[in-house]
Amino acid sequence: MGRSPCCEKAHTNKGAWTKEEDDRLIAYIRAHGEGCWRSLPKAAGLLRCGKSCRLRWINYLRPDLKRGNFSEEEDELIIKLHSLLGNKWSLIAGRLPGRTDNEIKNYWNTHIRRKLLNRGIDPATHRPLTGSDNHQNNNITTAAATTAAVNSSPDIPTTTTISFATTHHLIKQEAEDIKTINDSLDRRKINTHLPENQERCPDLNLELRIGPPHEQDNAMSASYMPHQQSVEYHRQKLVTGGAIICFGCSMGSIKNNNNIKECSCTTSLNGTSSNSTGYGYDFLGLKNVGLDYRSLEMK
DNA sequence: AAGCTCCACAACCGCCTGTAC
DNA sequence: TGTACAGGCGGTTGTGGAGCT
Repeated sequence: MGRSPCCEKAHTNKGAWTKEEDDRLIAYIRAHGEGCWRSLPKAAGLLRCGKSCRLRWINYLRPDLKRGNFSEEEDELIIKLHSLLGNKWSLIAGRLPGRTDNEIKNYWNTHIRRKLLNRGIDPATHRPLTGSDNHQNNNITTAAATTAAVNSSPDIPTTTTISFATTHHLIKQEAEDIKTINDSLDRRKINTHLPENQERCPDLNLELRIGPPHEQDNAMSASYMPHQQSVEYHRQKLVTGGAIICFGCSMGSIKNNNNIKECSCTTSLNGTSSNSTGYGYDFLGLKNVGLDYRSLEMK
């Protein structure tokens, strides 16, 4: 038994919205606010799918939308954010007030992709297109390569090399690792991806430790983990150029847990750090090298 | 002027996730 | 614990307009 459709397709309009439909949708949302998209079309007298209404409102009718061309600053910001986040258009849009994920996605595919290609940069990896030779590094973008490529462009001012490019892949790796944990029946087998990451990204010394919930820690660590490692168990240190970032703390999930030992990492949630020498500091206001996901969830 | 191609972007589709029951 | 649902996301498609021949 499949899922029921989100709407009665037989009785819904499709395609471009008319002025009357727009007016109805705007009037309804002004009166009742957003939400409950499934029931909205009927309540508003629209022969549209709820999803369609939501898309129309978010991408086109919302009053706080910034219409018009993207500025050069927005271009560069999108490029940098894309190098960080990949195709996470909603997260990127969260950093560009008045822009929607759909708008940015379209703009990327039509303009920025070409712009990067003209610069000799692969828009997918943010690596220079020249030299498909370096196979070992194909999966991980090096910060130096990316920024050097960007900086080499005549229309881009020279800036200090920062490490945002690596973080993108780091985040992906983290996500994959977390998924791996969730999927794994035997979580004890999860420990580190260090050798692999070192190989894939020689300028990044990545150390990941991911483990089971702490309650299982005592019993399990005695059997298979050295004590020191169990103390560190609740966090993953991402070591980038000497700066130690606690992934757990950056996710805001562990500091207040009484069951675990106080985290001693050098990164704190308020964006300050005792170690200000790490790469990537103050990029886009993300003081932590470790990306605080919550700060990006602005929508 | 007509036909064709390319481009930009609005809109759709299918899948995923979180939540309520 | 499983199921259904609503909302959200990213990829893809459809379409109208601009430019070219």
